[in-house]
Amino acid sequence: MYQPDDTDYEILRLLQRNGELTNKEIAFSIGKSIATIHERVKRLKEEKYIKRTVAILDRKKINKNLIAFSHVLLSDHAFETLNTFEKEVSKFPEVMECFQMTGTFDFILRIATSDMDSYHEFYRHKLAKLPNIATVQSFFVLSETKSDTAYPL
Amino acid sequence: MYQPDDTDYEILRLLQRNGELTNKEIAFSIGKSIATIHERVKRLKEEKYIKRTVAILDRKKINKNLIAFSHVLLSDHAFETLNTFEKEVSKFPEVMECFQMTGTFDFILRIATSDMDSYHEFYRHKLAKLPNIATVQSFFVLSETKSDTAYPL
DNA sequence: ATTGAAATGTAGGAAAC
DNA sequence: GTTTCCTACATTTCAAT
Repeated sequence: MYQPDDTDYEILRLLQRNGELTNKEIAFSIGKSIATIHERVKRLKEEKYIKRTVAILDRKKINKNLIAFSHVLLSDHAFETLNTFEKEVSKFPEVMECFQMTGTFDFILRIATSDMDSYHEFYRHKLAKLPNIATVQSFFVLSETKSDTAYPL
Repeated sequence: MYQPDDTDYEILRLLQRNGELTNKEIAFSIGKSIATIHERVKRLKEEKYIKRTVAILDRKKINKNLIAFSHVLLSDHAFETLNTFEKEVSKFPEVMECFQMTGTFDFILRIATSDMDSYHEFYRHKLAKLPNIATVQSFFVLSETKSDTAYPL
């Protein structure tokens, strides 16, 4: 299996912060040739160290003013119950993230809507209608102190 | 204030999913000229609708196998207490996100580490040493059902 | 605001060292 | 890993609509 070295990690560090850097800029920044960077980046993408490159939008400007974290507990933990929940909840565009968790509930969802009315609409007519939901406890974001997609490397 | 139209939203929708699309590809996909797309994208960046473009890494490949969501309650809510917490917690590279929340605790943190030992290390020697922490309750990700950076548009 | 066309720069591949 | 060369695209600017 492919093991990235220090140079690769330097590149990942940079591209995690700014995916628009050119090979030339990266080469200059870490003191290697353009051809080397070209080769490294190509491999990092082929090997899926870089899953994809995406634009990060300002959610307030696109009217996603309300972010909720919801803790979901299911009524049972049969394989089919978990599977169905995961499959169905993933279809909702409002649900940006869904993680199965350790602890006193089963899933954390990150839900993006424009305001409390839209959240309520989503909750009543989509989330709460899924089968085998025992409880949903929701917490709302008051302010973002830090919001980063980059992992510490 | 600048108000994006349907064409702009089409572009945002596409770039949220794939930030590497060329103007040519976008132009073809939504039936406009390359120069138009160029103009729109430039403005969407200038006006900060697009905050930045980033590479999304495969966290398991870069050894960030443990993601925790931690609920933090502070011992008081004086302006300075909140401020100091936000400032200090943001400095930790393990903390990818920090949100102030409504409800029975004050903050949600998303923490990325390699394993439970490193998490413990972070918790004991960094997080728990911050002043005015009353309680920290942590939940760990078992599996990712959906993990998206794109807002519904 | 949108377009086609021209100039400049970058990507991507291949060669030799 | 670097350097050079090359072709193919992509970006960027601009005059015209």
